[in-house]
Amino acid sequence: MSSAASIRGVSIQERRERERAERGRLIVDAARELAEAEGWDAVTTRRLAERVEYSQPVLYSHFKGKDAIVRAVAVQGFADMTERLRAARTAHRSPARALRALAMAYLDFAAERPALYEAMFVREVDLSFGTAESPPELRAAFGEFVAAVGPLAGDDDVETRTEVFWSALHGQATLDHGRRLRPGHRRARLDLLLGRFS
Amino acid sequence: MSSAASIRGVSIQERRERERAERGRLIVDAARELAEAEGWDAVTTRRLAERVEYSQPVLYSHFKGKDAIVRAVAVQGFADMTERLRAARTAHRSPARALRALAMAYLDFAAERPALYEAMFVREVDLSFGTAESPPELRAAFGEFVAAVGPLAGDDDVETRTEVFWSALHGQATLDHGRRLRPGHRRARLDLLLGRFS
DNA sequence: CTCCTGGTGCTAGCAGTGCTAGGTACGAGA
DNA sequence: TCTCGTACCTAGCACTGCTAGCACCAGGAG
Repeated sequence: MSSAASIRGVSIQERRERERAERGRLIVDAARELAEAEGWDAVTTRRLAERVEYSQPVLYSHFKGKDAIVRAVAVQGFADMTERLRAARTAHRSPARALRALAMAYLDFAAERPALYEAMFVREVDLSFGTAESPPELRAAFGEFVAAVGPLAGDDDVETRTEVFWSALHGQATLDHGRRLRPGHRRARLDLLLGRFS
Repeated sequence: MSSAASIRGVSIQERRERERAERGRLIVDAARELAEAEGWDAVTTRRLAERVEYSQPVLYSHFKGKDAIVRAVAVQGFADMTERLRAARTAHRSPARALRALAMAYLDFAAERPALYEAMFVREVDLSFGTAESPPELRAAFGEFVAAVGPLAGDDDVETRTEVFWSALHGQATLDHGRRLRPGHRRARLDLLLGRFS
């Protein structure tokens, strides 16, 4: 193999790699958009393939299966959510206000993007959390919670308190979305919870 | 139609009605047992039919579709859970102890029967809650929560406080089951929550 | 006792699901 | 220009929830 050919070969390889990665992102984006538009039931491999303008089996050269695609959407969602949580939290100096802002951002995220939230927290994707091998996106999101809860933890163990606070928000988000709570009282519920944790 | 024939006709009708109802219960029980043994993914109409020893279309003469079966399982679960909550709550005179007992019973129920809990609270069954036309089983379960939270509500609106407390427990139950929380800290989380709501 | 009839439950099938095997056709390298 | 590897598509499998249409048998009429 000549040097020039070798170089060109590598660059071609790289270009292909780039295009592949690009197509992978396209698939994940299409899955997320389809889920947000019509719910996860509408996300079938066939519709997904049609959307990215490739045949169905191409999906399986990028992801091991449909679950892996949902998982990728979820991880992307964590990165997205972490940004919003951080922005909300760091916009206030008072710990109580910061906590409130973070909580509101969290509930808003869940309410505005229910399908994404479902992929992240409700669906049975094996994204274990507490362990060390959790994807960094998950730990970063949890870190935002720790940073907001910590300053107000008092004598409580910070991590436990964070888990409890986060669980309380998660419960409100999911039960509200499932119409299990009285509509129109979201603000009151959040206020009451913050009153107990500030 | 002679009087005797009429009477016998009615009784035959009644016997058939009884047998039908019995078979309906059999289907719901089979669905619940199968889900608890192998998860809801394993509950297919074919396996269900095989289990009750009838052909598949028979299910559709009892329930409008698979969702209706899951819904029936959920309603049965609410009745079951309500009993356990009531037993736990009424076993203690002190409001704080009663609330603790109810909360523990709730979390235990969710942990011991995750499939049933999933049908009741996680799956997208359109069992609206807050409205008037909610099945009485749902309102009874919520009533147990109100009865336990009420005496400790202080200045808070009882219903709002109940929703917040229940949501917090629900969040812990689901996130714990989904491995999103550190294992082995269930008791600590419950204690911390109760400390904030007693 | 015999015939008819209505309803119950069956077999077979449809459209759609996730996923895979096989072949084709095109572009890179000699 | 020819060959070869690989990237992709068509076709198909086993399964899902659900439905149409037929067979059979219990119950009532004569």
